[in-house]
Amino acid sequence: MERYEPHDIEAKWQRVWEEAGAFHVENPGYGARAERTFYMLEMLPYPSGVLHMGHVLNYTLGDVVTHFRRRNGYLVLRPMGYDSFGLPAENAAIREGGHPREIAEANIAAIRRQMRRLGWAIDWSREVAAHDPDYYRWTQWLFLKFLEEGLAYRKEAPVNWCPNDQTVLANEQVVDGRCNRCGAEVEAKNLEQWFFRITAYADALLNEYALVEYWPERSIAIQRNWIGRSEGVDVLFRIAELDVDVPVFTTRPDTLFGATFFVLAPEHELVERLAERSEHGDELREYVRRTAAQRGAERADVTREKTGVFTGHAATNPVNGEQIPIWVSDYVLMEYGTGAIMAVPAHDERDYEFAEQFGLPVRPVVAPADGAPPPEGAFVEHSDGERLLNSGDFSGMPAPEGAQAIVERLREQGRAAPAVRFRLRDWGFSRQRYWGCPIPVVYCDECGIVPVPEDELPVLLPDVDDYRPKGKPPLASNEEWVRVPCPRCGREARRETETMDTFVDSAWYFLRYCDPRNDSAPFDREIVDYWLPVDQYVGGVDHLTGHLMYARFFTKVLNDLGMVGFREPFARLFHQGWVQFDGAKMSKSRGNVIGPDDLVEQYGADAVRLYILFMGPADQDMEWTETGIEGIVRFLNRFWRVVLDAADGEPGVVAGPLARKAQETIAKATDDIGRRFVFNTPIAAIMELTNELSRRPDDPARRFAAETAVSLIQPYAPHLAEELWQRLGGERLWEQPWPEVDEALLARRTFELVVQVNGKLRDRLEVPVDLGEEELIARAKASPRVQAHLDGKEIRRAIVVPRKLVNLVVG
RNA sequence: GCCGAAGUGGCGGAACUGGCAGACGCGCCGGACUCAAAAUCCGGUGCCCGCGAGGGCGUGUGGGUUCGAGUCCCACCUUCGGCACCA
Repeated sequence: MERYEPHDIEAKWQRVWEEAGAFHVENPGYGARAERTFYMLEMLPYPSGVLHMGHVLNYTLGDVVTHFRRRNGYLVLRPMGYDSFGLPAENAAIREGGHPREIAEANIAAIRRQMRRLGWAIDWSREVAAHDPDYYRWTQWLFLKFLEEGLAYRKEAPVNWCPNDQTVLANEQVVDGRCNRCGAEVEAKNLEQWFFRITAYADALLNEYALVEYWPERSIAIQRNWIGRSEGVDVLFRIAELDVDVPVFTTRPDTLFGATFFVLAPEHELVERLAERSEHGDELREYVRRTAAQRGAERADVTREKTGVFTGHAATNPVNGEQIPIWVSDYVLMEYGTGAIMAVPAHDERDYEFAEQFGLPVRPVVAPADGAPPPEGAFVEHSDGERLLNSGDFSGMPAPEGAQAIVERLREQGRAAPAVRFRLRDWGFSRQRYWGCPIPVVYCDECGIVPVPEDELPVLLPDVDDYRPKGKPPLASNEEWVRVPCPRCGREARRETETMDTFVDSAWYFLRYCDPRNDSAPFDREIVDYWLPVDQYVGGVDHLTGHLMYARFFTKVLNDLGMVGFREPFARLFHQGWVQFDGAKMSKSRGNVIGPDDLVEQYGADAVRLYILFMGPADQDMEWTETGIEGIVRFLNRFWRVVLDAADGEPGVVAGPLARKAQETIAKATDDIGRRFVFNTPIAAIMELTNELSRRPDDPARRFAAETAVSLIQPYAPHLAEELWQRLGGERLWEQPWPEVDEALLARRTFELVVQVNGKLRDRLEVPVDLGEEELIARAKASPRVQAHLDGKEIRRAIVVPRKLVNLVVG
């Protein structure tokens, strides 16, 4: 018998698939025929280097689903692309010389080669890359739509500034006050920035989960928490000194009578005005300066002692006319609510801590239920039976009713209004970097911000001499490019020199895949409506608050613009676990990256594919070890021999124990992949079938069992499966129907009855399936092994679980 | 601090709706083949007692529900992940 030679086989079949266009799909109107479509999407790779085992897990998993769905009669769209703008290529260019484009494209070429070598069933005709002008032309086009709709705007805002990368970071790129790419401490800086008004869609992002088919609960919970919707009221406090009413947001109007001081964020516009009229003016200004400098890391540290300065002024509490002191402290955030709070130390831990620090009064206004004494510190629990106290007319009322009544009275006076606040902030997407999509606007002294006309897109990214930002964007150094006539008035104007966050590129790539060569629009609505929503999206859980939110936001906007016919882009979501090495997530910066190349070289692609999925459940983190891959190689060799040995069996014989085992395997694999979305256990099931087949070399159904095993292993080891299928006389296994369970063959005449005495296993009996309860009990009692445990004792009860077990309860 | 996930042999893991704990694989032990080794094949492998038949114990800990709990409930311990002054 010929030996199993993975390299020869894999090269052969990859050529065959390529020539047959096996995984190419056409859009409707161009030859599409299936009624059932399935859009299988995995998050596109960031080409900062070559693929590692984490990618291999991600894409192999998607590949199994692709083959499985194809063979179950779906027309499967399974495209691939590259998130090729962004810092790694730019930083590499700075570090090692060369152009970021050359670096990105070299990486793409390497990744493409790896992907082809692993035999993934990708429709290569739909490949896109974010840095390709044919792609970013439409990124720019979409930006202009958002600008037109007032969903893209500029504002000055404090930003996270990474002094090392010389760039602005999004909140999710700051981890513990440090840059998530280079680890440098993040500083505060005020800059004019571009923002997408994602907060206008906060409620839609929150409410429309109902439209998704299946997202893990935990993923929805993380996004909910990120959006952070809270309902409350805005209450006006008067500052007589300045003759202004200052709104504060509170979710606890029942505690208004407990407000003993008032706090402004250091960035609040009133602080300077108060300072002007205060004997503490210098102290206040000094405090504002200091806190501004220590935004980011230090300010985010919750455990540090609270700081603040008294302004010397007072605000009037509208519920009781009380004058309460106004303080300035950085524990109040300008970015949330109104940047001012009423402080109720008796019922808020942060306010309590501040009051302790500065010796401010604490006045309880909510009594715990059943007269229990108030706890140490702030009383923040919510439980039934709480009543108001020290609250004027409202004292004695149950807290919820009290809150309502207080709000009602303030509303009548025009001093309160219901309000909803979100933790979610607008998405700052401009970057002072070179290697990104240029923002297609021009600044004109006369006309202001002028969009570049659509027919002049794309605004091509020009070459520059130096990619280092040095405080201003690299593009600003190319004066020839920057100077441009204003599209509106023709006078000399200047181009925008900032580029877009790469999350913009990836907020719509899944739409472009559907219609990747369209040169008159980003995509055709009919075509995207045909394929989307994505039936199965697979990617890391780390993208929940970034990419996934942005992609959902884009989709909703495009829906409102009539460009797509759906509100949610991803119907089903799955997060693969991390493949770790040395106890940490693989990443280039950690230097713990294990790639597939050596393994593929040594053992072949099929072995690597099978191994990464056999290591454990795909949604759990796994520690990379190679100790088991030999076992998989052993299995594949054995599989090869056992199947070819069985080739001489009679085709079409589908009865007997081996045939039933094959049926059970079909049922298991189909359910696991199709319904449960688990990928390790089908491999175990196929191993069992293979073991059974080798143990029964003379079984009449051996040929059927072999064919079934080959067919079932095809999504995992498509090259091996195709070769064996051919040797068994078949062709084009990749388009053969997935095996179906024959229920009649699965049916059994007998089953193994488990007999327990007092819940403990005592015997197993092979009995006919059609016995009644009485008969089952009788058989159980008759067993000698059972008798030994009955010991003449009275049987008080007998539990019968049909087709499973009998449990005899003795006294 | 808050939210979430998870704890099963020497190891990765299986056991889906409460019903045979440890499938499958790694590793290890023994045997066959071989001058020998590799490869391959066969058998064994949770722990304890027993020559054996067999018995007892066993899914992080302690309780509970149930004829029956890895699975359900309560309390706790540990590990990992996310958020973190959001009023």
